[in-house]
Amino acid sequence: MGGRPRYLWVADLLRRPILNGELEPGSRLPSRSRLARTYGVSEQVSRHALRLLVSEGLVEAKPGSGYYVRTVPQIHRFSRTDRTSGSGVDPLGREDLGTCTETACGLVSRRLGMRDGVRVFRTRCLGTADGVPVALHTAWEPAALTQGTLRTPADADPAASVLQRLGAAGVVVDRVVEEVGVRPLREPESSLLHLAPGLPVLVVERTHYQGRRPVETSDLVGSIDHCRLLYRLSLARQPRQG
Amino acid sequence: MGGRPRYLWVADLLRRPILNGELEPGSRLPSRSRLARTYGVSEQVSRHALRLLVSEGLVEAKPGSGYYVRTVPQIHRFSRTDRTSGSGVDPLGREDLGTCTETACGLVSRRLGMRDGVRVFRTRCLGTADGVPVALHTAWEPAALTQGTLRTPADADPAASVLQRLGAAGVVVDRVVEEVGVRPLREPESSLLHLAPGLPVLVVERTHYQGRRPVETSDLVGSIDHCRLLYRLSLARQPRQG
DNA sequence: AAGTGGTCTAGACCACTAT
DNA sequence: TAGTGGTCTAGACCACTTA
Repeated sequence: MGGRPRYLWVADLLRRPILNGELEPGSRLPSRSRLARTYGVSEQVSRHALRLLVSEGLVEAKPGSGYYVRTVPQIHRFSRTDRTSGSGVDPLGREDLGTCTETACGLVSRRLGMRDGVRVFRTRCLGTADGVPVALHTAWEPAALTQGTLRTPADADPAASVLQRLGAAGVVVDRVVEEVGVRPLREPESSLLHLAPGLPVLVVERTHYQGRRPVETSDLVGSIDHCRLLYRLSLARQPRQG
Repeated sequence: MGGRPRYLWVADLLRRPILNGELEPGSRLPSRSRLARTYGVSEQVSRHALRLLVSEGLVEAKPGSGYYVRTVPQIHRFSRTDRTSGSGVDPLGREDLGTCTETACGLVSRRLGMRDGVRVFRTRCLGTADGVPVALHTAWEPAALTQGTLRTPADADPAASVLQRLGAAGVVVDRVVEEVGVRPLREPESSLLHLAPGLPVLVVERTHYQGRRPVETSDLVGSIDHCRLLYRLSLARQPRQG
């Protein structure tokens, strides 16, 4: 077995017609045992090949039923511009998960430029498409900013954007910094999103600033199959940097 | 075996000390057979658990040697602002892979707002960190824009930004649109990046505009372990949208 | 009732690493 | 040379879907 692993060979044979469109999305692939018979390999090999295609996002396993060519999911674009900053899960249906107060720890307090132990509001909401959760937005802001007003995340109109709400509280947000990356899904996110822990997810760490002062920060965790980020930027004239 | 799969149990037992930092990065985990003996499971179960940790990015397998707690990789932030637009692999070392001409097809011609068959320059370069490739940048622009001048991607100073080069050719870029997503790595990218095909990668589809006309478009494909995108946006006053 | 995917056992050989 | 990870075989049971 010094050559190319056989499970890769089987996977190739299946991948080609999928990518070429010869196998329609939704159609069923040969079963584990059928593949083993037709290609003269063990069931473990065909299983390995099918799992690989699943991990590549081309195939979906339905226990008790079979392996199916994956239906191309609806893709949702989260729009970002230099004029607006949305409420977190903008192009999707929203399911509010409520606001609580907690004491800022480690990363959150650092992102808010505060020391540990300061009280913050934590607001969570789920972005849904056809009732299925595809993104989770968790936002933190110092409680001191709006406490006692009707502009706290808990009191204000949940449909309003952060910018509107904070603006009404006298906090003018003029800068946004977003850091985009990918990491494995963790608990408790995985429970809320109904996705397997360990699955890679798109993460946007966003911080809103008033001048140099951070006033709100949030994490957007989104399924890589459903979520895209769309940044539309107007460039200042005479750019100098390379 | 109706309960929780055993390989998940074994994986949990290993994951905890890794995330807690009790197992230093670089330290070796018990081998497949050793795990099987100590936890009273078959070797396939311990193997499954270890593969899971590898897929989660926590553990690295060195064939013939063992499984090791992964060293936290150096993270590179690709800086994006509303004032500049970099040359593709900015914070990294660059290895130019040359420019060729081809006829625009399907997606590329659509992104450039042209019909199929138009001639374009395709320029590729590799972003490297410590000599290891971590990002691949592929850019397309209509050949007609700069052909015959010294401002083609092949002739101009490769260290210059797209904005500088096109600006010198009389094409003033004033807008950028970037779409960020994650997808499995494909050939020939996987060969160039020395990463396994199927591995999820961060993808930025960037298009530069002069007014409404697209003048250059590119794909940045980056390892999710090494690459982050950093968007710093100044907000216009009086935002209206939610 | 038959078929399916998920999981599991108990073996095995190869190429490679460490000693 | 012993140990290791990658791959492979030939079985097996369970919960589930399909018919």
